[in-house]
Amino acid sequence: MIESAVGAGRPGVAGEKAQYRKLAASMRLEIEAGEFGNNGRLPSEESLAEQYGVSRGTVRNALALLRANGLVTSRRGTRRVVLGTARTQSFQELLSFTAWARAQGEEPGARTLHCLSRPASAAETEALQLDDGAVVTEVLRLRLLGRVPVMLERTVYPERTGAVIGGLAPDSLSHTEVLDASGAVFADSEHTIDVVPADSVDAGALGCAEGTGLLREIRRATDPAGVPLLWSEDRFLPGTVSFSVHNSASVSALARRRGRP
Amino acid sequence: MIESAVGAGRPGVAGEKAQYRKLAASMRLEIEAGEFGNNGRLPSEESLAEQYGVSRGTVRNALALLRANGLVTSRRGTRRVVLGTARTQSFQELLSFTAWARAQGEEPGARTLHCLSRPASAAETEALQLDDGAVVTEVLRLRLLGRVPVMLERTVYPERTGAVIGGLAPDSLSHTEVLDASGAVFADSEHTIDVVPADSVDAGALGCAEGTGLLREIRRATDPAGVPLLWSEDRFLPGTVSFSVHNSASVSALARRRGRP
DNA sequence: GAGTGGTCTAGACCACTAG
DNA sequence: TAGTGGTCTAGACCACTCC
Repeated sequence: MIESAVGAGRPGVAGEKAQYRKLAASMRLEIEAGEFGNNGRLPSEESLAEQYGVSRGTVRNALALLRANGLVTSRRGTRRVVLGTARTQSFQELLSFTAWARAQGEEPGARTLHCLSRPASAAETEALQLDDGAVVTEVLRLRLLGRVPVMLERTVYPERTGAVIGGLAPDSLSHTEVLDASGAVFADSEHTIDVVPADSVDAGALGCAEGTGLLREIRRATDPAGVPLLWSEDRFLPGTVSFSVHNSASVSALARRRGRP
Repeated sequence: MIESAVGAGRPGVAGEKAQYRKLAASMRLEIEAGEFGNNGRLPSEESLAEQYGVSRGTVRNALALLRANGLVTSRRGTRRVVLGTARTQSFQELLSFTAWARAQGEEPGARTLHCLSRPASAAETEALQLDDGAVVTEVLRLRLLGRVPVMLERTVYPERTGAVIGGLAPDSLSHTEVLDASGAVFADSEHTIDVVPADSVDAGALGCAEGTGLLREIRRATDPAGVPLLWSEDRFLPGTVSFSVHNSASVSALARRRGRP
C-alpha cells in the first residue's frame, strides 16, 4: 500500500469530536440502554472496528475511555465485560457547583459572604505558584440547593482570574462559567477529601453546631499549561453529598494520605 | 520495510513488564528527581522515542500513564509540562490497609471484633451480585497505626472468598494479601467517600464520642471478569487520613453525588 | 487450537502553539 | 512556518482464556 493513509487525521471541521470519542459516546449509550446486558460481554475489538468502519486502534482508544470510567473491564484472552453504569460527571460539573446542581435537577444558590483582595499567604504562594508578595482574591460563599444551605466555599484566585471575579454581582452564580467565558481553560484538577470540625464561621453560615464534622473538599485547578487557576476549600454539611471514584489496577488516580492535607 | 515488525510484542519472559510501563517508571523517577525542573518541559515524543529506542506509540503509552497520574500535562502544539510529583498509590496499597501503612513507614495493627457467616441482606445481594439466599462472611475489625486506633472496618465477603478469610487467626493482618495468595485477582474498585456520625459501636471501638463525624470510605472490588470480591465500609477517625484524586478534562473518574450513598 | 485483548512498529495527516 | 501532540491506519506477534 504505497498510497495508504489518505483519510487519516479525520477531525476536519473545528469543534468536531474525534472519532474515538464519538464511538465511546455511542457505545456508552448502548451499554446504558442494556444492549449487552449487565455483566454482558462486548463484541470483539475487531468486529467493532468492522462494524463502525474504523481501525482497531480507534476502537481501542474508545474502549480505553470507557474502561477509565469504570463501565467495562478488560483482560487478555476474553471479551470485555460490562461492569455497570458508573455515571461519572463531566469535568465541568465537577468544578462548578452550579453546573453540578443543575445536572441533578436542583436549583443552585449562592450568597457571597465576603470578597476581598489581600496578599497571598505562604501556602497560597506555593499552591498557586505565585511570586512573593503577590495579591490574591478571596471569596467566601454559602452555596444552597433550593433554599437549603449545603456548603461553605472559600475560593482563592490569583490576580489575573481574581480580576474577573472581583467585578461580579454578589448573587451571581457560577464563577467557573464566568472564567470559562473569559477564556480560562480548565484542564486538570487535584481534589483532597477529608473531615474537619466546623468552626464558628462554618457553624454560623451553615446553621450547624460548632464542632460538627464537615466533609471537606480541597481543589486546585490548572490550565493546559499547568498554570494554577484557583484553589478552593469547600465544606459540606454531613449527609448532603458524597464523592465516588473509580479505580483500576492499570491506572490509579486515588490516594490515601496520612493525617490532614 | 518488508521484513518489519520482527521484535514486536516484546514481553518474552513471563512476569516481565511491558516496555511502556518500564519507560513510564523510568521517566517518573527522572521527574521526581527534578530532571526537568518543576514546571519544566519534557522532551518531544519523537526525541524520547529515539532516546529509548522505541516507537512513538510506545512513548505515548508511557506518557498517558503519567498523564493519568497527574504528573504531566499535555496539549496539542507544545511540549508536555511537569505538573508536580503527585505520588499516587499502587492499587494494592489502596486496597490493603496493611500494605498502605507499611508503605507509609507505620506499623499496621488489627483486632478482630467479630467474624460471622449469615444470609446476605438485599443490598449486599445486589452489590455482590449474589443469588437469593446466599451466605456472606462479615468481619468487623479495628485497625491501628502503631497502637493508635484509626479506623473501624466492616468487610463483607461472598461465600467463596469468605471461606478463605473465615479460617484465619483473629490477629492476622492483611486479608487482602491472603486473598491475593489464594489466587483472587483485584482489577477494579469503586470508592465512595462521605461523613457519617459515629454510632455506639464506632464510639466504643474507636474511643470517640457518639456522633463524632467519621470519614467513611465504602469500597467494592471486582476481579478482571467483573465478579465482586468484597464490599467494605471503613470509618476513619477525623484527622487520621485524607483521600486525594487527580482528574483531567479528558478522563474524569471522580463524581460528586447528592446525599448519602 | 481458535479467539481475544495487550503490546509494538511505521507511517501519515491534522490542529494547535509559538517564534 | 516549524515543531509538537492528537488522531488514525495497517499489520505483526504475543500472552492469555476457554473450549
